[in-house]
Amino acid sequence: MTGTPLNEKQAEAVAHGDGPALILSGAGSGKTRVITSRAVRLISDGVAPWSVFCVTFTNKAAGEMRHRISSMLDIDATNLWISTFHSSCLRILKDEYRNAGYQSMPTVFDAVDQKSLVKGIIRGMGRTDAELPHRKCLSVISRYKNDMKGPEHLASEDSYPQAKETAEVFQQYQEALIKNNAVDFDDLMLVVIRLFKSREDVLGKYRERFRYIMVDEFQDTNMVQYSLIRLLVGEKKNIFVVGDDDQSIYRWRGARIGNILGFEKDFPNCKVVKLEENYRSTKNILKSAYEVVKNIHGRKEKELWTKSGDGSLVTIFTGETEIDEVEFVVGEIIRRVKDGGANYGEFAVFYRTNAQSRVFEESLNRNRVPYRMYGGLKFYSRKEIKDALSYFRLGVNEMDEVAFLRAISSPPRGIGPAALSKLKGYCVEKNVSLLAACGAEDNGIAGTAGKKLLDFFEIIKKIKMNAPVKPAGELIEMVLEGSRFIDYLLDKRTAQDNARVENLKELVSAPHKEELLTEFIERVALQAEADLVEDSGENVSLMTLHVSKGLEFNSVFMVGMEENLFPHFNSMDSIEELEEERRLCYVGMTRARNRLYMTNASTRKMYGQFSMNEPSPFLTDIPEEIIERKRSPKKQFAGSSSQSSGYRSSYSSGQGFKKREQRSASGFGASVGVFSPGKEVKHRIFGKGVIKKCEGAGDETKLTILFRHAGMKKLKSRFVELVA
DNA sequence: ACGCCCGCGATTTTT
DNA sequence: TCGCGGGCGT
Repeated sequence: MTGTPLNEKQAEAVAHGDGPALILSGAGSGKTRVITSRAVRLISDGVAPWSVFCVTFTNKAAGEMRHRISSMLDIDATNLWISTFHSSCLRILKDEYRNAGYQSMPTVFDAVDQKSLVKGIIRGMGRTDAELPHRKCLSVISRYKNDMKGPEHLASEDSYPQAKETAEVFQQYQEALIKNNAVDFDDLMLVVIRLFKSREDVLGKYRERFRYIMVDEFQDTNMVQYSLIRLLVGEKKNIFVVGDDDQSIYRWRGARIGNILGFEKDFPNCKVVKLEENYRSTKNILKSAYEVVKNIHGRKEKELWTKSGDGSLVTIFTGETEIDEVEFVVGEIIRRVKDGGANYGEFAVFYRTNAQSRVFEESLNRNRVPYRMYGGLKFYSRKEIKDALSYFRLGVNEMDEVAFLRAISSPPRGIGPAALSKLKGYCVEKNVSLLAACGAEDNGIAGTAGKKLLDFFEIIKKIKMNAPVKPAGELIEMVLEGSRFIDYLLDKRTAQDNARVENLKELVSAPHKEELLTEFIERVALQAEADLVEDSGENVSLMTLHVSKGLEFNSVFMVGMEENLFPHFNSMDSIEELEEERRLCYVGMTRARNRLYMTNASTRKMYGQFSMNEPSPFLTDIPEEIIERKRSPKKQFAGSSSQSSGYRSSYSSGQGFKKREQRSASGFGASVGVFSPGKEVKHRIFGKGVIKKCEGAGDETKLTILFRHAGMKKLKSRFVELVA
């Protein structure tokens, strides 16, 4: 594709000069090419390479862009500012931490570190995790940060019963971060924004530097990211954003689709270019995908077209159970490899939830089909890696108490709560770090424990001294060998521990040549991407729909196309969430080049219970004439309704199934009695079930009910009756 | 400090 | 159903 000339629209986008531009780029329309070509064009026209700033969301996207630009231009691409929002901010912070109020460069805390911090705070408040779940706290905190709100906003939120307490956690959490000389991912950007807002001179410097700003995947930006960009853009308004509102699937983690929908209002004279020519899929695939999203409220109208042919029909397979579904998918893959000369690497299976992957893994294993699952536990989140890294983190930032507590107890060295609380007391009294307390002779800890603390102190001191001179790889090797870290695992000799030793060996080789420890630690903090193994090679790819964004495969299977599963039952409360599910469906469909299969099962076991699910309403939107229907060979459909064949109905985008649910339940008045988890209820259609969760109050109480036959549903309480 | 057992809960994930 | 986390016992 690099060789072919740009199409007219692409060329128009690439040619855009100064001023704001909004490039609405549909799936597979060549947006990366547009961004990279424009960067190259600007630089060829005499713009200094370092004044072009390209922001992306993932390291992978940034790497790809850098690679393409450097191969098109004969310059050293390391000079270019092409990076993720987070690493750009980290880079700025490295230069400006003093101006931002830090005495030394802070450490970046990941989700695991955040968790330890918050758990400690909750414990310190005398609450248990059941009363004040740390997960909930962290998600609320992150949401508030993404909206640029602090604890004081949260405290006054009266619709949320635990607002006060959570605000207290939030407050203490921020204080703890400062005390640890750390920032979390959200802070990384907030700190830079705060700096820019408070120091006009600093902001001016960066505004002067970044004359042209390009933002990739603009539909995924949150409020913080958009604010940051707007600050940097300043009066020049040389902002070029590329995105597709139809592929906005991260609302739940703070992305504001309004940023792209309202862009033209924010930048009135903005140039708008729509890239609608698709280079990936067949006509039938594009047509069916379009039908799924075309009625979404407020979307920017665009319809992908292609010069390629109609291609195959979209296959919709209905199995009786999830076993039928798996057998169909795996059978079809094997058949096409055997008879059709296809390669396993051409196939991908997308599911809505990770739990669905298991049956596919099992079947692929049984059938000796090579596969690769994307999005597992990240390398740098593994316990042994976090443990080992905590030594080095401590060597680089001795205020990092989270790292200290980890390092001091792995391998176990007999330092228990008693010694720790003594140490803490000493720290408070003398106003020194925990690490320094370990090395102090008067810390009040005698005997073996005192000796162990001193040994530990020496290890970290060694790291600290060598960090500025010795390459990270050598240093890591030296420390791992010098400590009993690996021996400890080797002694245990379980398979898991052996795997851990292997992981640690991998850690030794992880740093780049000559990379220093601080650089390595920072890189790793922002490198959530578990394995950089790109090529699906000879493997069938398994992943969630979210992970599939940005990828493409010759043949795509979207499995579990059922009401309650996709759209997921947790997303059925609001039009916004439902529409996001719809876009997610669109994202999945548009990954396919030639063949698209969508499958569902009438019955499936979920959470150990059987549940019956209607086909996903998204399937209803696909025109019958481009569908090829298949079903499991055995008996006929055992569904409850007459919709088993030709279940197209008149409703299109939006909330059709919810209507059905409400319709079917009408006739029940408001139920009396108290709803609470564990109680048995009856529904006119779904039958008997047990309440799993209650949210809200009164008539509007939302109940999550596990029905004996119909599976998990979310309903308003007025539609069900308590069973005596 | 480790291991076992019980109870609960259960999308989606990058940085 | 199953996996995780917390609490408790050794």
